[in-house]
Amino acid sequence: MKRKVKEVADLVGISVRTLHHYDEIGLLSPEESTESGYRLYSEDDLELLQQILFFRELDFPLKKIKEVINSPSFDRQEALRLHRKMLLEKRRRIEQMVKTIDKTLQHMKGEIQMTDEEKFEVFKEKLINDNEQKYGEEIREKYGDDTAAASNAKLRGMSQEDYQSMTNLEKEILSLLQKAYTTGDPASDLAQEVAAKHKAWLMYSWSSYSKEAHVGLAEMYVADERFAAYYDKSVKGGAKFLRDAILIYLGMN
Amino acid sequence: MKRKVKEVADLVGISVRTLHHYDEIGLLSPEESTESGYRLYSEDDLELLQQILFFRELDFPLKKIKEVINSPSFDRQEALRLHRKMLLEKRRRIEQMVKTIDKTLQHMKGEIQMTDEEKFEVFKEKLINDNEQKYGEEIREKYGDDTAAASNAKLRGMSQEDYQSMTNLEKEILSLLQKAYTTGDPASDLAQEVAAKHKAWLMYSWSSYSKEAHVGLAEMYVADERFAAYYDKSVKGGAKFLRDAILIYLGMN
DNA sequence: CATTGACTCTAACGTTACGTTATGGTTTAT
DNA sequence: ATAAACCATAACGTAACGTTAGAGTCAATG
Repeated sequence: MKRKVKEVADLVGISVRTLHHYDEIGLLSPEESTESGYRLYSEDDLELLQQILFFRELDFPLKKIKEVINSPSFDRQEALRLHRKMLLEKRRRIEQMVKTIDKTLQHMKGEIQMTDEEKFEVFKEKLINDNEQKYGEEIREKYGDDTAAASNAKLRGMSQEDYQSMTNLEKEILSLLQKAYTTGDPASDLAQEVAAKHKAWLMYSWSSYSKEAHVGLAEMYVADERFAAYYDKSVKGGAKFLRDAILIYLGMN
Repeated sequence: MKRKVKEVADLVGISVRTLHHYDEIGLLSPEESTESGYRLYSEDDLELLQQILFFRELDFPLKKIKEVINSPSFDRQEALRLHRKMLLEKRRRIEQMVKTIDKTLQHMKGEIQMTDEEKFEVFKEKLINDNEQKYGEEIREKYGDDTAAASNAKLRGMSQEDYQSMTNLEKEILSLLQKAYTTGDPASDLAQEVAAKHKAWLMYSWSSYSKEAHVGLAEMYVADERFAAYYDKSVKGGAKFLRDAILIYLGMN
């Protein structure tokens, strides 16, 4: 019972073109053909095809398959073992690539965090300006003209170590804020600790400290969506909670 | 400090052709070139090349690299994650292939074992012949002319079930032989059990049984290296031990 | 019986990322 | 000035088919 290309192709799930190709390169040439040139595959041809497809499944190049198929003397076991080795090598390389990608992604996240921090730095600059705009007069009245400028300068001129301490403190505040928030009470010890540390954190960048400025900043945290987002990132509603805690801490509620 | 192709190629460890190729497909066209048409790569070109090679290391197709490189808006992270996924899929497929190869190798070993058994079948055939040659006259004297031929016929005509029982018994004998051998005594109960089962095993293929033939076979186990190898495979010295056990069992020592 | 739809054939270009000549001009050291 | 080293473009080769394209074949249907 001889079969034509399509039948064979459908039978084993490959394309007609593939059969043509195998014929072209002499890998599998059907024993017989009709007078009109149609390829006719015998059962034996099918068996051979199965063999071929088996090795193909294993990613053997057709040339190798041809060798393996054509000479039974060819050591199939050795060929398989060799191929296996090759595959393991490939796998190793892929794993290496995945590792590299993971590292890169980590790195990129890191850079994005850096970028976020840089953005926040910009916020802080802006904060100083805003601060000045809103409370500038007041500050100037109380502490003289240079204070506002000094604040700015202090932040810019901060040493690397101080900067480190400051950012660490910043992290601590965010983490504490989370815990404090679970108490639900801005007057709780934890919340008050956060407010205190927030003051300490401010001292790093502010040349002078005033309750009014602190409150103003706290209000800004809620009003300015960028700051709100920053604190809400840690806890939803964190900005408001922090403001309330600060208000209580400063006795201005 | 502009560099010419070879210099760049050597610098980053790729071929000149590769640089030509990247120029051809518009992946990396040096900013400048001499009036005589020599490509001149700037530092910026080198940086770009590094990027390209990074993605190439990860098996990104050049087309993708071009996309990633040319539009910074293109989400590198997403591209990497996607690629990572692809690599994992590749790895999965490779692992599947390795598994298949392992199974196949197992199978092939199995077939070789089968082949070994078939070989042993041939041995048995030969055994019958040998048996006849050595003890033929004797057997013929005692049991008539047809006995030898009948033995042969019986083996060949054995039912599938009988054959199964026989080979199972064969395995049991080999396993028992191991245990018995540890006693070191061919007269031990265990060794005698082996001898008894060996007799039973013989009955499967022999049309008639005689002590003499059994002894003759036992001697052949030691004398014929092929049989010796077969029994020694299970225990070193197994052939001799089995013979001694049989001799004792038959009371012919 | 002719038409139609389903198949079949050969031929040839396209794909990927360069390697490998081949042919000829340019630069540089001797 | 000449050779060695380097540069350029052009074009074929590789692996395993996919994809038209043009044309012939076969079986069933109107």
